[in-house]
Amino acid sequence: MLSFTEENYLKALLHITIEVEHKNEAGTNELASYLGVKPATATDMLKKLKEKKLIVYEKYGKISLSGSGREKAVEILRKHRLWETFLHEKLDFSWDEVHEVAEQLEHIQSQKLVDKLDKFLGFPEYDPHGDAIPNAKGELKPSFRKTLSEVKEGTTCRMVAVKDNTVAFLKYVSQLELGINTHIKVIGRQPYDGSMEIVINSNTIVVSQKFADNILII
Amino acid sequence: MLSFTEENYLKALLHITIEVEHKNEAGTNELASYLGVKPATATDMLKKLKEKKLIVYEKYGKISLSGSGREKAVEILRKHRLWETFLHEKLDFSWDEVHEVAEQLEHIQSQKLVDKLDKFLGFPEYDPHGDAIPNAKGELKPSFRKTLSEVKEGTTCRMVAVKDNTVAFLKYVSQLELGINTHIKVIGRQPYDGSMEIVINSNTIVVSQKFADNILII
DNA sequence: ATAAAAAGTTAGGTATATCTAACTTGTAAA
DNA sequence: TTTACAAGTTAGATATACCTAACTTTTTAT
Repeated sequence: MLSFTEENYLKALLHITIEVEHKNEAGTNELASYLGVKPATATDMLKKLKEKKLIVYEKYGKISLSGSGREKAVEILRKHRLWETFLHEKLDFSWDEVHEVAEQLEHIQSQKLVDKLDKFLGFPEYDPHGDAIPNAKGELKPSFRKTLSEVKEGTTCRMVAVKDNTVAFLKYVSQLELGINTHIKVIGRQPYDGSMEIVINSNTIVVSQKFADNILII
Repeated sequence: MLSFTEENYLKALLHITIEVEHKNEAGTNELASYLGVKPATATDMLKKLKEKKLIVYEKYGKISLSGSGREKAVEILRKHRLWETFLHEKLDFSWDEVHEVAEQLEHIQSQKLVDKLDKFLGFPEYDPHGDAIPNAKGELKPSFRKTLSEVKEGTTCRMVAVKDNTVAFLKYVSQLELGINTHIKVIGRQPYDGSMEIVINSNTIVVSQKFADNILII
């Protein structure tokens, strides 16, 4: 049985090594800063996770998840996304509120609970952020997605997910009345800083490149 | 913010001092044995809870909840019973399975979650064990209930709750196909050991006094 | 009334997860 | 290619929650 904290380290490693970029390895400082702890703290935990064969790691080297470590991490991701779906669809939580509660719920230990929750929700494939939910076998649909930044001028696309889960970002998105399946038309792009003029719900607005980088579309 | 463990101590105190018997105080050994820890461990925690003004307690004396301690404990009890109701009614958990998962879920910190869950369940007044659920104001319906042991011979009553939440007891209850609202007719009582002959679903069976003491009826 | 038993506390130790400060290793730039 | 900085580790400390063993206080029974 993994502790709450061990689970968070595995989830962070999955996020850094696979979700963010497909580089498949992470550094100690990078991991520590992602989790909001000091590098010394992360080093201690890395020794423990290596001992339990959940990660592949040598002193002063890069970190990657082992087979079993990845399995555990995917299971936690599955629980996180199922709970987010529950909170949004059944309890009417808004899009930007689900994340922090799901951070707690994902650590509840009960295989039966996960399976029954999945069934109750109708075996959803995507969570309220549009991210794929790993199925009971731990299979995670690779989502070959483009960001809003990559869309050609004059084209209309449809938002399917966000890459950033910070409260600040999600609030901004809500404020713009932007949600899953919202249609976005790209009017123009400023070559100087990559900012974009777009149309959402008949309103023309300008967003920064940083913002557009975090909106996933189809 | 209270820790997981502090919450469990408060909940245990509420259970011992109010739920089990209305004696309103508990001893260190009694509390420790209820929680499955050593008395020395309980003493440490009692000092901490006293420091936080959650309990009324003097060295070598009896323990009781303070006003704010009781409030916190009732809030945890409310969460526990709402989650049990959710697990039983929405996820089809059987009666004897809900308790241990609810033990984990009751510690999730989110006022919004509790309120929305309550609403989603239709503001239930009783949990799957028939125990009253405290409302949002922390009001707990006093349930003036009798146990099966107190029922006169020849009388038919209706089961509304159980007093014992152990897995062994709940499994036995399930096995007998006894549930909330099951009608029970008392045929006879053995003066020697208090064992009772009863009729459930047209089957005549004999149960011990210990068993009958833990079946609450109306 | 006192001695034995029960109840409760203290002291000192362990494991987890965190920190700071000092040290070591790796890498990139002059 | 050497040196300086970034990255990473170690050592020692703290807080929580638990333990055992020894001690103290309270209660009970003779």
